[in-house]
Amino acid sequence: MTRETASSQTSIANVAALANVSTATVSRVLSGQRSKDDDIAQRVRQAADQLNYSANFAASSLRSDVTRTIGLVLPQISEEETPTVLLNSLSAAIRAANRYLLLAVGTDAQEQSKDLHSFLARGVDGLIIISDSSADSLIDSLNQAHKDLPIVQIGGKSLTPHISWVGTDESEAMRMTVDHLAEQGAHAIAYLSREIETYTAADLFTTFYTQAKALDLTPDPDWVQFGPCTMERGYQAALSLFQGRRIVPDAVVCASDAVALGVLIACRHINLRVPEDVKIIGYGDSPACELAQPALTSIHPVYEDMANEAVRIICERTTGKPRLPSYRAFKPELIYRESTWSPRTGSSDMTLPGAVDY
Amino acid sequence: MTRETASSQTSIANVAALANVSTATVSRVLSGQRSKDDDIAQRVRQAADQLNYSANFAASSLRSDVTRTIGLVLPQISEEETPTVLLNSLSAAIRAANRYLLLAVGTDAQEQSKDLHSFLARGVDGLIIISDSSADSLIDSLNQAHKDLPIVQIGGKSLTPHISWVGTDESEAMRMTVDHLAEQGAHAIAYLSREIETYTAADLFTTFYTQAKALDLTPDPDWVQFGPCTMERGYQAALSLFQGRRIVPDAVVCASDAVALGVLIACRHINLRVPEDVKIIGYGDSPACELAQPALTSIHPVYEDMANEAVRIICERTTGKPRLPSYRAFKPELIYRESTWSPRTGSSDMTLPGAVDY
DNA sequence: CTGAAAGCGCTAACAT
DNA sequence: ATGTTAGCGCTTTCAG
Repeated sequence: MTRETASSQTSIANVAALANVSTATVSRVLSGQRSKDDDIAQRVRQAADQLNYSANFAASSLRSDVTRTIGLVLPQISEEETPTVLLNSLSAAIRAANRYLLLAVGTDAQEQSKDLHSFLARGVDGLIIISDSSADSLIDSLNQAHKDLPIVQIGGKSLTPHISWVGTDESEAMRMTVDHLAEQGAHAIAYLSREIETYTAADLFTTFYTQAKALDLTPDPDWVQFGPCTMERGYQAALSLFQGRRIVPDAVVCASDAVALGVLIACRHINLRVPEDVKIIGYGDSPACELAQPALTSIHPVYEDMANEAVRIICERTTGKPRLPSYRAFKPELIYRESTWSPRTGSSDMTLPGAVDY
Repeated sequence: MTRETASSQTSIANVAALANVSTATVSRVLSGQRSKDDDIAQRVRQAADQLNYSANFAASSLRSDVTRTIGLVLPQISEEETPTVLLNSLSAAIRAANRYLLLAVGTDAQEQSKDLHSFLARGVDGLIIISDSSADSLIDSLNQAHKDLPIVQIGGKSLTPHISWVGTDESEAMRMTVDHLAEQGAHAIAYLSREIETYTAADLFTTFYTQAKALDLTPDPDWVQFGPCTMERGYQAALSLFQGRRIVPDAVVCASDAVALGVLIACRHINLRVPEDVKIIGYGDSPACELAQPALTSIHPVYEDMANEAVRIICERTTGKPRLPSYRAFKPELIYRESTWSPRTGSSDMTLPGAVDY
């Protein structure tokens, strides 16, 4: 039963023969399980090189039950759902850790749950999930799977305490936001939150409220609104805040860049100057922030750090000991742009990065 | 040597025992290699269900030399390089084909070449590459690898005739663009091309020139410029086209949306109205097109079709016969927006479709 | 430290 | 059509 295998013509036996050692020795040398770098090791490496040998992946996984593969489950690839920076960073981190990245885009909880099982059956070494879906099917799957595998969730609301979580310190983000607006002279801040039931919207609101009061920034109850993170919603919310009102806010904190962009457009339509009349701040630091006119100040989650931490957790050696879930919230950065701060140079100068009107 | 394997507790032998058949039969039933759906098949499926069995992936691949895995090699995840729509579509197509997606983001030709080899060693069943790099290392790798595997390149300039190519019919795109501008009343069209050495810039220029002449649109030699696809370049090019000139174009065709956005900004700075004084058209239909003010008309490559075709080529059964590379250029769509066409409703009406996600 | 040999779980060949 | 059996190529015992 001799077949031409497409994947690897040359096997460990060939290398062993050429180096005049046993296959076991070749395996040990090439996988670094051998102390000395003596004559034998040299011969083996040279033979492997000469034959252009690389180990058959399936055989190796079958035997050792290690795939050096990390599964990534996402709801969708888009700036709002999964910032491309995060994806690039994850890919880089996984490459640096000498692993492979298996990607599945599952648009709903059911698909994601299926992806997860399919990854388990395939034998990934770890799982990264980015999702806000709190469907039972998904959470059950996670609670089941975490026993076999390290699983890390990135961002969003922690789906289950059994798996690790990496994300942004949102309360800190809110504090930075409010402080920044106060520094820029804002006195009356509105807050366009996410849906109350998603994420830690309640916690965030509390932080917002506390911080605003501490700074004497009188948050009017009507100025805090919960809703979806879309441009349309930002647009409508802005109209409701500013039109036909005697007292209006002079700053708007938005739960997402999309909402902030909607507010920005609304302001143009009703002839409010940004930042002079209204300051606007977004969340996520998406590429559109720099394209906006004026460029949009936004909270920049440290995606690179989050990606590295997620991969670190998964690759962590836990020989013997049970895995314990870890939780890590990174302090984000506030990216100052024109929407909260009038630069000395003329606005929309092309030497500034970006600057597209919309 | 009995170990607790993390991936799959239950093996095909368990299922065989429970169903009271041989392992071979179980394998055949579950992989659909068996004609009838008789009593035996029922028993096997039920047993598999009951034991929550799923085949060990490594063992299956090792034996059959099939991994149901497609490798995707990219330069970077960003709207310009690899539209997120394309990525989502690829993922969906691969899911529909019941395959896995292995992703590698290699920022330069050398990394991409390494990724490619690493995928080969891993035994992917096929390879999709998105790249414009014409580095020898990469092309050599492709020329070598295509003998073992189906490889499809998506977009960009065909790297080697040995691998399949799927992309956009750029000449058709150019024809549509010029025709559209003529219809909208443009008489003097400028063309900001890509670098002459990249892609089929020369072919495109020829199409542009021929089509413009056929429609009596006198393309001034100074109005055709080659350069990088950046906003900055679009901005500078626009200034050079419009400032201090007696005769200026009334339409600008851009090789990318980024260039078009740069032109848009320049026009605002020098007080040219879009589309009244100048019509602008981009390429790629990136999310920023809808955010721009005025919204940017752009060529929309049919990413979904391209993704499906790429996956189809890879999954194609070629029993016996050698694989022949296929080339397929899809006719794109022209998305009419305000930058070439004054709508009846007020500009940037929030009820316009798509003013939500970006 | 090295080599011999077992066997990971599955599928394909072969025999019935 | 089903069962029996031989490996796929590797890693890891186990013996020396």
